[in-house]
Amino acid sequence: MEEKKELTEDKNPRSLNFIEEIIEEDLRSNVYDGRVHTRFPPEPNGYLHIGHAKSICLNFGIAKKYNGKTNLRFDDTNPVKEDVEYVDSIMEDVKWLGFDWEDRLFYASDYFGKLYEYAVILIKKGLAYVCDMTAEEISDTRGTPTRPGKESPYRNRSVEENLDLFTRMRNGEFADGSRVLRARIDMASPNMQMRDPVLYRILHATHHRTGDTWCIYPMYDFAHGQSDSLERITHSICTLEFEVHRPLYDWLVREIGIYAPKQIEFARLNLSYTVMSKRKLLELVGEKKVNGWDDPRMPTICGMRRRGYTPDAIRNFADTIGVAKRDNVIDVSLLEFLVREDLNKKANRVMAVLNPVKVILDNYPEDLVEEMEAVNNPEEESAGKRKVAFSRELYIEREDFMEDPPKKFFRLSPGTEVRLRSAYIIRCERVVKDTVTGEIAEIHCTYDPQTRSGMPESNRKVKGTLHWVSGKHAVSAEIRLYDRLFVKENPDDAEEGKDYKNYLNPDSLKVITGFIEPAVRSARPGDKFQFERIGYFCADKDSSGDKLIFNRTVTLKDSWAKIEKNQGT
RNA sequence: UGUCCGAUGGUGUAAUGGCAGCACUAGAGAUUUUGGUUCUCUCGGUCUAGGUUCGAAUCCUGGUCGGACAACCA
Repeated sequence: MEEKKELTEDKNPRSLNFIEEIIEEDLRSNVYDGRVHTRFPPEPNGYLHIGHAKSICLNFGIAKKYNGKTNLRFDDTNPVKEDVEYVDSIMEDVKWLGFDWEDRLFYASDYFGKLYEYAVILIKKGLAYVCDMTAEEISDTRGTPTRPGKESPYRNRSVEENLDLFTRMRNGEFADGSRVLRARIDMASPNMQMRDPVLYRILHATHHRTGDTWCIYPMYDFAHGQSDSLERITHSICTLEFEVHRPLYDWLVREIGIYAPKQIEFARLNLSYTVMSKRKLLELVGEKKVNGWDDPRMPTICGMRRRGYTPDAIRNFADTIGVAKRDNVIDVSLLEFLVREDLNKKANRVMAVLNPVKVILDNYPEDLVEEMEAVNNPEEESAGKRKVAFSRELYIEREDFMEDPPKKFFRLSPGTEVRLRSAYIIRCERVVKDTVTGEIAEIHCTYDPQTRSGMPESNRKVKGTLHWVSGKHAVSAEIRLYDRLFVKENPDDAEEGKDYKNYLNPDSLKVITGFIEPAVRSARPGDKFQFERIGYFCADKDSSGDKLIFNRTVTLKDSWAKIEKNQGT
């Protein structure tokens, strides 16, 4: 057995993903002097989401693995969409995930001067020209994927005229949209990206960093590769939709005559039961389907942070899903599994009753209060122990009592015994119902004084263990029960006449008031707990000593729920 | 009627011409003062048709299916 296991491990010590394979090959052939230098290049026009987290982990992870470096670069070439608000949130999120760009923070806008010079080089080589057509005319003459485009009537302007026009574009002599600089490549190329792509457009807009210095701005294609080049990036890792841009990327650095990084594309992340496109997330926020970008139901990094997901869990997630080129939809239960796995080791246990019903111990002295000793985390001895007050009147979960229980119900019912966690074994003697509603108002029980936790008699076998809080000691708190935002596994593939918003989960948030043991009174925003037998919870950013607020991060696995469902109750 | 990319259990990902493995999910059991955790087991896969080869998930050819590309967005 043992030998066989070792054999398999030897055979496949650690398998590489396709990007690592490319890098190791480049390292062997020494193309980049043995360097590995990546970059994470977001446009500061929105908040980062879990898909960006995959890219961040990939870029920083690969650099770390091969002793390289990673730059953070803001791809800020479109002033009308971008803002410093996003710059700040992106830096916060990258740091929170646990990555450090050290002193390598860059902006594409830092290179506007250099990029302008590159454009001039291209013009002088006869490889770029100023085009006076309107956006519509350019679009009309581009052709289709199956039909070649038509050459612009301005395509054969002299170098001198192009130089003069481009200078005047820069000097602000022309109105927005009146002219562009285009590459002069091939209007009949089977690759649409090569049909004389626009390199510069006129935009009399104030840039969040360069102010009004420029009124022409480079397009993505003219900025990205050259920025990579200027930063001596070795491997420029991006998502699949840029695959068809690679010939242009390579053409530009080659014709300008500068250092050439290697672009590698991978499949972007899709997660089940959510949407990931910036446009849709923006819509959810704008139409108040959620309460902002950091709503705990959002797949944004700030949303997950507020929900109580940990950086470790998200990094493990990125490692576990791997990286490849085929389209994929990752099951969100994998993410939830990794969050539980991490929190199981880290979160202290606490007892909270979310749907209370009163239990009265008839044989327990009226004014007695005992301090029960409870383990903070059975998975982590160093987490220590705490005292929990116990008294005659308690609350337990309403779901933990049934008058007429089905088979396999191990909880409290008339005449049966259960253990109260870290306290006594109790027996249900009778119930008192509300005379009007018929709902159970009080469960009267007796406790067995010999079964206090730790005493020899406490080892007696009882089927169920319930969590509880002491009526006069518990603190109340607002509890926000979050669930999946969508009811459909892939909200993007909507039926005819519908869109993703038709599949919003109406029960994705329930707000209730719960009773929690007093230990949580000092909880600070972000503090994480396991509410025993219920789930993991995190103090919300708006939580305070005066008003405690807890967000449900994820439920515990619940095998009783499955049994119950199968019994058809 | 183009170019490029892709196709391995329900999901994701390995196997680099030599025993199709791992994780999640689902199911069964053991342990348990959380119906949690932990442990054990089970179900389940190479898109298709040919070819090369002693041997093909892997190489070749055809087909099928899916995705990207026609912003002065990134």
